[in-house]
Amino acid sequence: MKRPKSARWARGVREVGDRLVAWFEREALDLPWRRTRDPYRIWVAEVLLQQTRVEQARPYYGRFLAAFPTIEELAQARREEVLKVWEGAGYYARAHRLHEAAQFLIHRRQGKLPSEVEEMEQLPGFGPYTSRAVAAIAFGVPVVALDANALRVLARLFLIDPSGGKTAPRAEALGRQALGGHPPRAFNEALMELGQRYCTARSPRCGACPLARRCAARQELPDPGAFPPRRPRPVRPRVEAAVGLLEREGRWLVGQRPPGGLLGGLWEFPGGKLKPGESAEAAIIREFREEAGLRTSVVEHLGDVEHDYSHFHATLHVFRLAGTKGTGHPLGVERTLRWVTARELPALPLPTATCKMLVWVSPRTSRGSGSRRGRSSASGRAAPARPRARAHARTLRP
DNA sequence: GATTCGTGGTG
DNA sequence: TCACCAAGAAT
Repeated sequence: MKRPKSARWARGVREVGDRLVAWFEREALDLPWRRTRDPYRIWVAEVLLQQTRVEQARPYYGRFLAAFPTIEELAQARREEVLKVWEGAGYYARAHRLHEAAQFLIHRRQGKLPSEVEEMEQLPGFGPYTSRAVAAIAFGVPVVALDANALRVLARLFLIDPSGGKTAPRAEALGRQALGGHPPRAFNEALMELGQRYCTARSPRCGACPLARRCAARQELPDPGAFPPRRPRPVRPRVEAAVGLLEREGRWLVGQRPPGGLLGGLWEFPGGKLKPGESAEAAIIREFREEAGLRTSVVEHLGDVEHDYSHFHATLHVFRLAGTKGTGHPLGVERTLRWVTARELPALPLPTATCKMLVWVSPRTSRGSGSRRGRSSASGRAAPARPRARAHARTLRP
């Protein structure tokens, strides 16, 4: 049972929009994707920024557009080239979909993005947020793009009742009222930037917020930062896996991960998860037999790499292997395997965890290799032949 | 609605 | 230190 809001309430909503846009016009950050009106560039920025902080996305933006300045050049690129530029950014399905959508637009839409939300939502990688963000920012369509920031800011400003799961539609309706006749680009970017800089998830800086006096949560709640209530996140399970580095005639065996899943399309050293009760050594011998049809033996335990993925934490036990027989082709497994030189390796798109292992594959130099073969003790007292990976070791990303 | 998709910064 | 979280989408 809801009664019509009063005219006074509606005026308050519009004033929030006025103050928000006024603040943004005074203090907006100078971000690279705000220096263009090219829909393609705005699209690329929005995809890069999905679940990604501004400072992490920033270098990729320039790099990506230098490599693929237009939709057509992106569409004509090979998928692996796109993934290589995306390397390290995470959520690699974004790169696949960006590339796929570019090819669709070239072939079916004369290389032009549609300006309507409903049409954009049909494109790969365009969800509710990205479609509205590109529509508003690139085409001036008066819609509200609800990312996590905008949703949180609107929920707090208007103290939207979190029960019943109607927060998003209510936030969108209120946002649309607050938008009024303001430029959709400024309004939407303002909403997100306020959430990024002041109305943060955990400890909002209400004391410095330009909308504090208009904020219902600030006025009525003892702890606005606790609103809206957050769902507890599932705990990340711990996974143990073994990885094998096998060199033959100056080339290393690498496999390409299937598209669509974790790290889709990226290349890595073969390996796999330990089975219950299985040792890492046994696991890596088994994996090479199953995945590559190779009989191998462990030469050396090079070290362990700790790495966090989106929804689990992994310990990767890395071994140098020696191969005896076999050509290294998969046994019925649809898994692309290749032998590549150490020089070719950095040209492939590699996961961050694999980059951490490149210290063990550095090209042979006359002074470096082969001098020491002693086991490196766990205590680290005996100098290891090569650097041991440690948690948070510097990643070599060429 | 709940899961699966990376990575790096931070309080 | 370490759990939390960031300009979400797809299934």
